[in-house]
Amino acid sequence: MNLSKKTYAAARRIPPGQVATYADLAYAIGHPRAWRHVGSILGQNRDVKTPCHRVIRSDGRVGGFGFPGGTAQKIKKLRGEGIRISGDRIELQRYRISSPRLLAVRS
DNA sequence: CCACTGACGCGAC
DNA sequence: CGTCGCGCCAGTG
Repeated sequence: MNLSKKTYAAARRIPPGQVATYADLAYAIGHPRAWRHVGSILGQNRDVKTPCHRVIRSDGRVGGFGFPGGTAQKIKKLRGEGIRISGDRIELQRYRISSPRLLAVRS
């Protein structure tokens, strides 16, 4: 299982109405310093079943979105799950998963 | 094999 | 508060 698949698997574990940061995902897949690459991986995702819109920046900003519509569409989907967003900012302490361990993928 | 390259993070200022 | 600059690292060509 390569990093890409692990990353997608971890993303699929994020519950609706909650978010995780790119760094959280990196931690979950066992590469805590590879957050930069996690972004690249999600950028390659073309599988609509993977809820990659729930992955945001650790500064509380929404970040990018590779599907048509870009960031605007990402915000739309998040709002559709009940997440409040002002501008492109999210209240991290309110919606972020309690622990990235919850997303951990074994081997 | 080598050199980019990102849906990023964080400290400085 | 905001912006800038440098570091990050696995995949891709």
